[in-house]
Amino acid sequence: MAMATLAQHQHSPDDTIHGHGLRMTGQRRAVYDVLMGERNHPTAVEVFTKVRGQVPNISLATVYNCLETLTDCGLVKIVTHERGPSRYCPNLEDHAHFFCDSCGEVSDLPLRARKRPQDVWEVPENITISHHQVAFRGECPKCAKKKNLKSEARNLKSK
Amino acid sequence: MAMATLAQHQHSPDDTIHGHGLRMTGQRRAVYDVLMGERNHPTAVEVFTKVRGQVPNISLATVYNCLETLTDCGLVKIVTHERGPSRYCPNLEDHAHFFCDSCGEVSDLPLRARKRPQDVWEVPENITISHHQVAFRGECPKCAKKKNLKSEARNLKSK
DNA sequence: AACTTAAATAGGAATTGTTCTTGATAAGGG
DNA sequence: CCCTTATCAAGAACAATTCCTATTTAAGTT
Ligand SMILES: [Mn+2]
Ligand SMILES: [Mn+2]
Ligand SMILES: [Zn+2]
Ligand SMILES: [Zn+2]
Repeated sequence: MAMATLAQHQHSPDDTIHGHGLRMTGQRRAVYDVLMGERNHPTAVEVFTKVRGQVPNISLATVYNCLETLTDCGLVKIVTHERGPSRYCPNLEDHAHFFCDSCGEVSDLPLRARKRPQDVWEVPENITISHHQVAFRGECPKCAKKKNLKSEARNLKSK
Repeated sequence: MAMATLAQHQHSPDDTIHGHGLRMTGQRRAVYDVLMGERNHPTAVEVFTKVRGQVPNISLATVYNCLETLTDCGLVKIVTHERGPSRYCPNLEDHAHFFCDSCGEVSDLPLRARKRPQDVWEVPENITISHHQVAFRGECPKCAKKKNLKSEARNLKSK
């Protein structure tokens, strides 16, 4: 597993991959394009299904390999949540994730300017933080609206 | 999966379990005691190994069942980190976790008074948050010290 | 105390998501 | 074009967890 470097300052994903002594193959490009296209935080299997449209006989293991390579090169981030399958995110900014419990949607929550997680949790100053991972769970606006409509309908009927 | 209720205000774990229409069996008590004893965030297998001292022929599936029951009753929390095995925590206060990359130690980081995660990440006000999960990774003080001693020794030798 | 009924357990099989292995294929530099 | 090495497809293996089922246990009820 190679160290992830500052990919966002390179000019192209190709350069970034080359910078790691690796090649930008058709499979890697296709996987990367799927992630850049759909910014839904797809799982490996979802990427696999989508990418088959471009590279019809790519294997699932190759999709996993490509995702690992892209992650190691710092072009995408892996997102884990509870015991669900890993998801992949091409947003390289520092951000947290929101997971809707009712529809499963995953979305990005940007870090506020000049704020650090350490402002909220007591981190002893003799420990060194290299990463943080933050997940919120709840109900997205779409699902909340849907639920409201349902309860309105129920009220009408009961009258 | 039953809804977790406010276990910390009950008087005993037995009451809490009874409150959910369940029984405090020998296996459940033993699992709970292991968690309360070692506050290291053990995995299911680690709990299994420890609890066998008390209940010699408990099965791993039962340990999983007990852990799930205790979690559902709100007596313990499940802690996931990347793709590692789930760990279990009897600290019911709102807290984050720190994972040492070099020794694997897991420790609790309390929420600061009057702070909320929403202060650090932009959460659209039309989304409802029910839970948050926060993990920090880095190097613990013990490991940092160990590393320093090593590099000192190296310097001495190279002179 | 015996009877009844439902909950809980042990043990093993099954499932899920991911990683590993291996032989074949494809790139890129000389 | 050839050589070397990276990459790939396919399927086996793996780790963690969940599911299944026959048996045991506990709580209530006579
Ligand atoms: Mn994201
Ligand atoms: Mn904890
Ligand atoms: Zn939703
Ligand atoms: Zn450490």
